[in-house]
Amino acid sequence: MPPKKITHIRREEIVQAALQVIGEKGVHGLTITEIAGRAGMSDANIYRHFKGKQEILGALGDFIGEAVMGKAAGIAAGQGTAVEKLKIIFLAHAALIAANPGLPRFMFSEEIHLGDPHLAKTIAGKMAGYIETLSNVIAAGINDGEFRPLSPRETAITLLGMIQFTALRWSITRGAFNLDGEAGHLWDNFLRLTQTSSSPMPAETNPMGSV
Amino acid sequence: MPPKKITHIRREEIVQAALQVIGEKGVHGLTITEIAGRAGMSDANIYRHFKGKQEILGALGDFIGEAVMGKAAGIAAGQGTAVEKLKIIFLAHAALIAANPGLPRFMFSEEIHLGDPHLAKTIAGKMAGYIETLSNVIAAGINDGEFRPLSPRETAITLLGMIQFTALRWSITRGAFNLDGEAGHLWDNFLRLTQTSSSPMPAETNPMGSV
DNA sequence: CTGTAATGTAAATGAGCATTCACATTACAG
DNA sequence: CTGTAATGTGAATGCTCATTTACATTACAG
Repeated sequence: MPPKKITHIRREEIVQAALQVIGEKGVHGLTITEIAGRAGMSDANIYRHFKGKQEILGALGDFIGEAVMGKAAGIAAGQGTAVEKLKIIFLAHAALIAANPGLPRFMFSEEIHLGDPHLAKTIAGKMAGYIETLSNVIAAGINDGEFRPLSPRETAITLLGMIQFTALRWSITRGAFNLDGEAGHLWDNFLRLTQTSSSPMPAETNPMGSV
Repeated sequence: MPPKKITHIRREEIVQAALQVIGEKGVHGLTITEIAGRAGMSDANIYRHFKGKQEILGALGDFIGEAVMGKAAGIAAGQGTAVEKLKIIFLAHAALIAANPGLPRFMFSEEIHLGDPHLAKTIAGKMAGYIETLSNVIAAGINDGEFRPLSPRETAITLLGMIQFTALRWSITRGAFNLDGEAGHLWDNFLRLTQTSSSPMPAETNPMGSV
């Protein structure tokens, strides 16, 4: 009865539907029925385009990897100072999470890490690449005198930890605070931590009570 | 047939068994059968001591809250400089995670955050208290001139992010690196970031390839 | 001793979910 | 047009898992 679509299109629709479902109900709540409903098709039709749920998760991993890590790598390879690049990467990542809550839910999901070992390894590799990208930018910034002398790798991990922990609190509190704003405060403080010239401490920033 | 035990003992055994199961199989792999097997009893007997799985998760949340946040609060209230306290809290937290992989798995689990709203709120509250505790220590350190002028709250979040992200990478890679050692490197770098007097940069530290 | 409340178990029960099956319908090559 | 490969669907199928039920056994108060 319904019109047909070629599998290339259907795969994209399914992956995007899955990302949305994860954003709302978590990877735990990601069922074939949910995906199918969101994508506007029957459960069985999912299997015309994917071998199974695992393959959907794999495709989603690739998509997210490109959206987050790929984008960061592009920015890192482009023009600008190290501080500028890092800021763009950091804030863009936060904005991407704010627009797609399913993104951190997927990346940090137990089902992913403890499920299919191949997928877990792929994700771990992407994460390692991300750390590497940031480390290189930071190392360049240290060379140029933009940053104080730091360990690039540890500093990169610190930066990613800020994002992840904030995404987590945002997720737990079900969006009780403004993620972009919070990311801005964290970035300002990070700059004060890392930059060569010490600057005066601005007014206290706590726009969200607690948590 | 088997000897009996009073419910007070049984509840502890069940909670500890649950923590172990989560450490090995994640919250996703936490089934009543797994808990019962680990605790050496039948599935049905679990229900003599807990109303259901949710109540076990609640008890586990209380236990973990006491083990991590409670301990940190005790250290914060004790003797020593701000730097000393923070270091002890940070490294003790890492050591606790290394000994109990189920701990971060539980805290960061989707099932917890998206499951029972009451439990989610409890966990969020404990996390907010933890941030508050660290913020106060950092603020005191700033006052005493131990730390540069920073935003205490954002710095506390940065510190917790370091722990969480490291725990995550450790979890994904299934313990591929030494968690305590990694925590040590991160702490050293954090000190360099925050302390008043700038110190020389030690040799590069990357004991684990990548990820 | 004795009875009874607490503790323990094996075997249902019932719900949710991934996957498969048997059978349409569409679109397009020829 | 026509046949056929790709898409599409509702209805099984079979598995896992939380929870309940019906029936022992233990420990202890009296």
